[in-house]
Amino acid sequence: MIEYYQMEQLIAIAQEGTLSKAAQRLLISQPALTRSIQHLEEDLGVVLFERKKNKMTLNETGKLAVEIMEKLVHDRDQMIRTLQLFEQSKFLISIGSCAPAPIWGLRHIFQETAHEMKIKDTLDSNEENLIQGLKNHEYSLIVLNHPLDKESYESIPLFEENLYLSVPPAHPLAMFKEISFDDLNGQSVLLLSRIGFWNEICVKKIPKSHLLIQEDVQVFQELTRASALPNFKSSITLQADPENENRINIPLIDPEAHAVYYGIYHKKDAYLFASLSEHFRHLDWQKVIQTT
Amino acid sequence: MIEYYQMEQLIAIAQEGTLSKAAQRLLISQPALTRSIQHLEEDLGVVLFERKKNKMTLNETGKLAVEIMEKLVHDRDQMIRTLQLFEQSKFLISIGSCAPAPIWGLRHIFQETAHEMKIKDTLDSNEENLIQGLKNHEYSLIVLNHPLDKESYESIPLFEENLYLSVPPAHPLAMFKEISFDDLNGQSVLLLSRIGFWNEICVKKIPKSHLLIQEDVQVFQELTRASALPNFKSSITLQADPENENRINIPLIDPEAHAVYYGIYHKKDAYLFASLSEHFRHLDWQKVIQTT
DNA sequence: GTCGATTACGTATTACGTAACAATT
DNA sequence: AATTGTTACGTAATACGTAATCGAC
Repeated sequence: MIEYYQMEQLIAIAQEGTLSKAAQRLLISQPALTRSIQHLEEDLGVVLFERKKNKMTLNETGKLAVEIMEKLVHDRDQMIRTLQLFEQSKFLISIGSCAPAPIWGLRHIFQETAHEMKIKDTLDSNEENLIQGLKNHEYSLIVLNHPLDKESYESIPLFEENLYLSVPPAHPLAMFKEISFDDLNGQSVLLLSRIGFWNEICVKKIPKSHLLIQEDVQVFQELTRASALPNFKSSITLQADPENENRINIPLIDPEAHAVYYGIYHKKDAYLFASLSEHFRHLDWQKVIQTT
Repeated sequence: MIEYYQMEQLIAIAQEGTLSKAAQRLLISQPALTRSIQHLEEDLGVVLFERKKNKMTLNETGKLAVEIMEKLVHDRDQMIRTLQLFEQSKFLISIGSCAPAPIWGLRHIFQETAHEMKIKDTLDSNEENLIQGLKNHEYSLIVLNHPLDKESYESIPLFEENLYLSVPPAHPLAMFKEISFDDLNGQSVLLLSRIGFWNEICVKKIPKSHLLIQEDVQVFQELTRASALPNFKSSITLQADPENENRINIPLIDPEAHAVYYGIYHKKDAYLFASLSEHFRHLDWQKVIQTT
């Protein structure tokens, strides 16, 4: 029967162009490869090469075979990773999130309720990556800003986050009770990096603005005090801040400035995560953010 | 590295429940299986079983592994079939069609233009089957009643077919110039079997009618002459019939009674099929149907 | 006692290596 | 002369078989 090593050999030949070079890469001899491929053709019941005296080239069937086999080999490697990650998930809670706030909250909760588990987190604004990562057990839990309606997963709401614009009292927008992205489109805005999907919201909603992206939180906070530039805050980070007389926080009314986070996990992991919703209800964000 | 035979062994254990029974089925000894599975666990770097002194049971990782491996093994078998069918397609034109008329036409055309090729045809009203069959090269050409918009396939229109109701002159509906399915819903109608998707159209559009399905064409034709029952004809079959004074053919106006057939094939097979459109334009259906 | 699993050790299959050869560049 | 692929035959890795042991029902 056909085995993976034969497929890998065929793929190597396709990539290297000749038997000899493929044999070198595979660390076997040319004659060994010759016979191995002959067996493969016998087992498949199909001719894969056009053989001239001194030259072998893949025929149409061979090209198709290589194409399919590359996928099969990839699938096997994917399986191995998946199984290893799945076993890891017994000791490690791996969180993938579209935004930073859920990570802060989840770390805080797990450190209290599952302190025997290690915790790892990844911020990724690409939703497809997160979903794929959940599927192959790279993540045991992902957080998106919407539920995921799939048979094998469960989605539970965690908490919500609303965006505010923070400006000095003298700023022209400071008099408004609420504003929209349009009102500040074009103005320079201070922005923290590593804020997940919020970044893409900003790029999309205030495309004319110059986003002064800051890597360092300390620098960012310094700049918000020292400059008259507007910056974004959220309902979460506001809870941690002491009342700041020098800044006025104005809620953004656009629906994009409002996020409800959902924890999404494999149904069989419900015993680990189903109570998260409840935990978030009693969460003291000030305490959470002080420890980040 | 992990090979298919190891996966097949694990799957056998999962199905049989014990090592011993699995070993019997695999025609190897228990000790051989024991070590093989141990190697598999080593290679994967993962524990698949919970081992009690006298009992082995799959743990969660093991169950997941079996699930994935079943798919991988299936994919390999699928590949083998696909390659064999692909090689066959060099000698055999395999047609899958949603209706019989395109098969008649295609056979006729290929017998003239590609008489060195064998021809095989399958009537299947399940569109997904046809598309799947095209994908895995079970069919070199499929015929649907709509084009298929996919990157790797090409769709070309072949011809159209319209449905008529055939009734004796004394029939209450005989006076109409055109009718709709609704007009005859509830009446008994003679119907040939093996008419592909037309059958499903009838079931859907005249659900209250009693469909008197006939397997045999001779019997069907006899009944259309001997009885006063209405029956369906199509623009294609009408071209083959001699003028029949005893039946009046009324076109159906519903869009469902109108079909445009599309030939769909892998782009790389264009050299075989791209001229079909042109061939159908000059096709003498009377001749075609006489030879069926 | 039977059945299921593991370990130890010998056997056999088969993938691989070496050598020799033919053909193309 | 150098490179590519095939055939013939010997070698070695490894999957498998046999025998023996342990525990559970």
